[in-house]
Amino acid sequence: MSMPGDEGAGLLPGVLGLQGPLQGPPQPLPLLPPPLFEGGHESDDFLPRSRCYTWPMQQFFDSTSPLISREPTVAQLLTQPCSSNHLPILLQTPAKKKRCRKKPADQLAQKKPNPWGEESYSDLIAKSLDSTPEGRLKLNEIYQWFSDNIPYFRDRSSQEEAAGWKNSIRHNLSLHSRFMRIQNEGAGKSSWWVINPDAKPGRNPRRTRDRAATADSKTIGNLKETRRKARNRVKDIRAMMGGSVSSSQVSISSHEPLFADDPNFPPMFRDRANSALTNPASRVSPSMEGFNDFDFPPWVDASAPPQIPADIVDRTQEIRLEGCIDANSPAFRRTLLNGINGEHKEMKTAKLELQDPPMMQTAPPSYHELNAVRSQNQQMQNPLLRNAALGQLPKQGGSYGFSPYSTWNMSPGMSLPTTQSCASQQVASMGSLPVDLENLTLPDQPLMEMDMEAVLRHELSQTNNQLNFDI
Amino acid sequence: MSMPGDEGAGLLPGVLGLQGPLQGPPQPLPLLPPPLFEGGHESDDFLPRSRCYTWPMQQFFDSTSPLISREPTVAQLLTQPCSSNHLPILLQTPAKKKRCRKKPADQLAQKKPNPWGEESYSDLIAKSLDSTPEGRLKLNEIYQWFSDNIPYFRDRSSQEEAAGWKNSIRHNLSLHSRFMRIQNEGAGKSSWWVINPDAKPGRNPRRTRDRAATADSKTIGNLKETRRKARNRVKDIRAMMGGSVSSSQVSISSHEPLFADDPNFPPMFRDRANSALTNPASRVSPSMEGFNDFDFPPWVDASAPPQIPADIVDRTQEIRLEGCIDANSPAFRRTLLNGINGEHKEMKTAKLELQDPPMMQTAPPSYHELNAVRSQNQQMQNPLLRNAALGQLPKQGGSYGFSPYSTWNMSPGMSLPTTQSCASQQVASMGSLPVDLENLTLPDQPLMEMDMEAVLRHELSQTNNQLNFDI
DNA sequence: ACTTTAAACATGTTTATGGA
DNA sequence: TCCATAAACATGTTTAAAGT
Ligand SMILES: [Mg+2]
Ligand SMILES: [Mg+2]
Repeated sequence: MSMPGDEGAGLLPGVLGLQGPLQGPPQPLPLLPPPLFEGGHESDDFLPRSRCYTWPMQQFFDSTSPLISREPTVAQLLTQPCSSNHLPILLQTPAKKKRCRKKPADQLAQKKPNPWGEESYSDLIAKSLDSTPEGRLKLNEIYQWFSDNIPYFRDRSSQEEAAGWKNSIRHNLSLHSRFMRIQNEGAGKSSWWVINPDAKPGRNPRRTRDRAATADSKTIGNLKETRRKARNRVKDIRAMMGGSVSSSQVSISSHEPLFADDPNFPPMFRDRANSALTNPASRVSPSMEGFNDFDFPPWVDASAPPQIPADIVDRTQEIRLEGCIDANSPAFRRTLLNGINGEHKEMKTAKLELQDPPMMQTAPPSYHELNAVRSQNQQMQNPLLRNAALGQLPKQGGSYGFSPYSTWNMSPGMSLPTTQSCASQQVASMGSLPVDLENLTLPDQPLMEMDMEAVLRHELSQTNNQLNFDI
Repeated sequence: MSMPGDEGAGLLPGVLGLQGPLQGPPQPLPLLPPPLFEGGHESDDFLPRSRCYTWPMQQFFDSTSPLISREPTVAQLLTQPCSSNHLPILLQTPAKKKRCRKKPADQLAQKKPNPWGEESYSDLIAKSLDSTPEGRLKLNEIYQWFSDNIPYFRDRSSQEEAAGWKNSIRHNLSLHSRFMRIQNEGAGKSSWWVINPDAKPGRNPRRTRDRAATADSKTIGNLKETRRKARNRVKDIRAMMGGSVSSSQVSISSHEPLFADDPNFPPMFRDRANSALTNPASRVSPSMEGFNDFDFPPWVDASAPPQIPADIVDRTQEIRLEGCIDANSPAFRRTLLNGINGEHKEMKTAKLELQDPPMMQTAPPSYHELNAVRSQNQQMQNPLLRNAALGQLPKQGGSYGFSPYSTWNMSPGMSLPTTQSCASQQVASMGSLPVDLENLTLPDQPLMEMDMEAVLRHELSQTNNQLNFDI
């Protein structure tokens, strides 16, 4: 019988379909175990399987319970509630696994860096993704690929034994910009993992703590070359995706303000190490690594004003909005102070009476009101707006200028007829319609106020009343 | 000092920005605790905070360790590794909380259904979302709103005390179709939660286990009315989102094949209760509830052939592809048997030699090859294709017909000039470009093979060389 | 540097149970 | 039938320690 979460340990591949893991995160209990209420402990008719598929956790204990010195017995501990109204104290020391990790001599002798062979987790994951027609797998499918294809993991497929290498897989997926996550279309489905076509080919080193990944002009100059390579990978991915993914559609961006290491960043926020305030700028995320390889829009060059530090350009397409904030503006400082979780502090000015029907509430500030506050900053923060303001683009009828974005990801080396990224984005949406490919991601900031009809009308007028696509 | 994961318990709102929780999932350790290695247990200079923020878990114990009857002391237990190569045995009985949940007399006297007042979690979450200008919050921000606005939760903001109500919040978000999740744009950011404009207004009852939520023709006939209401909500959401979300863009769809309760579903898969095989069809997901309120495309009516059961139409836009499969086709059965996690069983025919460079691998079946297998089924499975095949649409140059989708979400009551959903989808993508709104979700099935350029060219030709948008 | 491994934690989905 | 609550679990992100 298949247990929930069972990864099909050691089963023949052909049989796996019948009892392999279910889709996505939820693994339902196939046969509901009898409730474990009355007797507690274990009963003969039901042997609960072991749980804790991720990692052991420490327990809460009521602080009124006997202290450690009393040496309570197991039975006493078992009757402890795991949670109570009292402040918990930590009784249990973390159970550290295998402190010594020296390699066995035989493995060293064979020159295998790992017990399963030459390849790193990262390589194997990439291999698993490449091995599929769509170039994408869900986490569980990656697990399965490991079990199916690599004897070392096949032999360690039990719940308990697999916890470690599954953890490593998740770790690698998250850590390396080489991989990126694409939300699956429906509720209850776990994400797709794909190769990030914009990541630097080869090893993507994890960010070293104090190295500022600043791109100098030479780095930017090198991009023409790296861009060519990346584009080939984009093409491959796109072919595997059936045209549904382009490098501009699935970009990883940082969740950082991206100023932490930048000299233009306000000093009061720059000193990460000494900042006890857990403001968003005081963190460094490894996930922003490996993004010096995407296509730069034409307005990016080494002589860009300090509002667009090359540092940011080097890392992420997040530059689109969040990366192009004037760090000296009050609005930016307010955002920083509020932090991500304080984004909506404004709403607190309209404190709610719980019994009020929703219509009676003080209306929250409208999008337009909020936007008005930000507008004059946005004008210069966003490169698109900034260029428009500088007169590099025709402005008409409230349009902020669209053309720069249509060439954002323009790829002369693409194999397909026309490759304007903006158009490709449309197509992805439209092509996806028949299969319910409709969820979009949203940025932290509200979308800019635009007369999109005018914008697109303008765009159409610039493109011979016809949009072209790089499908 | 702010602890990671600290939700800002009981702090004044104005101060919260400085020490509130950070964005998204990762709560970094602000000051790294000294390593807890050598001594084990607790040292005077470092009092580790309590963990286990979600729920207590059971522990692994080495089966070679002393049995329960020996009554090991705490010290003995603490030195047990949490995981080992041996099969674990369950030592600890699950710690059940509060088996008796009778309401206190005072609360009953006040007629308050909950200690905090009248409203359910669901209502409060909706209120929190409505209270923001964008109509969306991240999980952590919802937590914060509860702490900030409701005394009951403010008084229970400690890690330990908050675990329960935070769990309930997550539970409600996931369970009720009233809420839906939208992926945030960057790696490392948690999702946005928004009100689902397509959900039935008012209570969305959780699905009762054995009730088939079949929509009869009367239900479908009622849709004109409910649709009107939904549209107003869509408009509100859209305004709050700054035009970035429309009902067609953010739809929840089920992760089920959606045939489990349908009489047309093959019997061998329909008996959910008795099916010990954990195939995807043997599950029922509550997340598909509450979807009888979206806009039907014009080709949907009560006389639809059995390939499109009204049951499905009632529930989700997943009908787009996955819901319109011919359940009797071999392809569908194969899909079912493989399950979601067996989707790529084909790749196993090209078993990998670990040391082979990727180029040496047997090439996986191309998208086109895979698609060829599915194509003749897709023709009738997908309503779009089916209509095209039936001659209801002009076919030209490989186009499968696009117009049906442009009227899919057509909304005569919309306040803005033109409201073709397809166009709105485009605009959302294009409008999102300046703020890196680029990630798309992907369906389980590969996208259909289409000459999108021809399709859109056709579409443009049908719309006076101009696309209109409902921003 | 780079990887593996362990770990802590957040986020998200689902099931179970009991009270109203 | 609805809800609150507890729980188990999957998925995803990040930090840390140890080995190469
Ligand atoms: Mg990654
Ligand atoms: Mg939901």
